[in-house]
Amino acid sequence: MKKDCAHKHTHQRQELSTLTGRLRRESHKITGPRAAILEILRHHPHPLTNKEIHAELREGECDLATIYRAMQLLGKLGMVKRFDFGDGVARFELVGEGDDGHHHHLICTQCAEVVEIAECFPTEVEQRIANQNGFRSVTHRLEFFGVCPDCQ
Amino acid sequence: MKKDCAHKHTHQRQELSTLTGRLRRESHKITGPRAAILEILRHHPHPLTNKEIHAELREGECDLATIYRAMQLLGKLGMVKRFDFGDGVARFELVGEGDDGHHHHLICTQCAEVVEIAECFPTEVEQRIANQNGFRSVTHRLEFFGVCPDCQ
DNA sequence: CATTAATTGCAAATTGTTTGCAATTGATTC
DNA sequence: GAATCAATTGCAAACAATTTGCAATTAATG
Repeated sequence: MKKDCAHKHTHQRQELSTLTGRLRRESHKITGPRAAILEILRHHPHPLTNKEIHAELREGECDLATIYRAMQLLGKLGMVKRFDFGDGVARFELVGEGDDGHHHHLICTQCAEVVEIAECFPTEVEQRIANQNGFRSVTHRLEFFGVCPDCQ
Repeated sequence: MKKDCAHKHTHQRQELSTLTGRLRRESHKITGPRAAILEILRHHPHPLTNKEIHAELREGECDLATIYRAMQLLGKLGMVKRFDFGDGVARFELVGEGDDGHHHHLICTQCAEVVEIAECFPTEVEQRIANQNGFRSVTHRLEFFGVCPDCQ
């Protein structure tokens, strides 16, 4: 069911050196596990779970706990963005330089295929919601769910 | 920080008998625990976690596992809707009769205050997203996050 | 009130994620 | 390149949310 690259990615793949450079700049070590993880993320434009990342790595190349720690670090540095498809598992996607990674997905409820979506919630409406309720710094989390062509 | 009833609820509180009736109609028993749970939900217009529901109940009135099972049943019957605030904990809200419970929230990232939001993602745009990708039965999950007046 | 299937409590199992700690390893300095 | 030191890792144990097996209990029904 699950197709391999129906995903249209808007941002181009970052160089590994760009990524490690950013880590190094923040006074973090470029270790084997980290390079391997970044390498996986670079080649997967979809959001990946920690377990999926772990499965992509060679046997014994990196402990699962290390992946959790790496994702936490990369998240803090704004290099990956965490997505939540409502199934209680965190997923991560690499964020382009200067980008904040804000975007949404359309997920097949049958086969879990993921399509990246360009559309976003209208800014004016979000602004109005914020104002009406006196909230500041309002953002949103938005994902679409449906049945993909192959699963209908 | 957390205010008690800033939440504006659109739907009016359902009678307990209405709720139990629905359960009975589906050939399920009206047990002490279930009545107690429905009673809690009836009086709380916000999404509640299983643990919160458990805390509201009197000591020993109902096991936590029973609440998990009840929410699963009520969910299947469409009597409660599950919400996901991205913190890995499921929250549930009673759904009005005939309603599908689809709506969104604005959540304070500091104190977790929850405001129910009337706005929704534009149907035309959602339709277009579905068509463009050949998906059917598309819905969405949408929540807003920001800092509430009290926490600024 | 007896019967029966649904439901419960309790404990144990699962799953995703975090953490303590001793051993290892980058980066830096000489 | 070797010494040094803090950052990082693997591994196991700890956690938290949720699920499940099973024997005991209970609501509905006649």
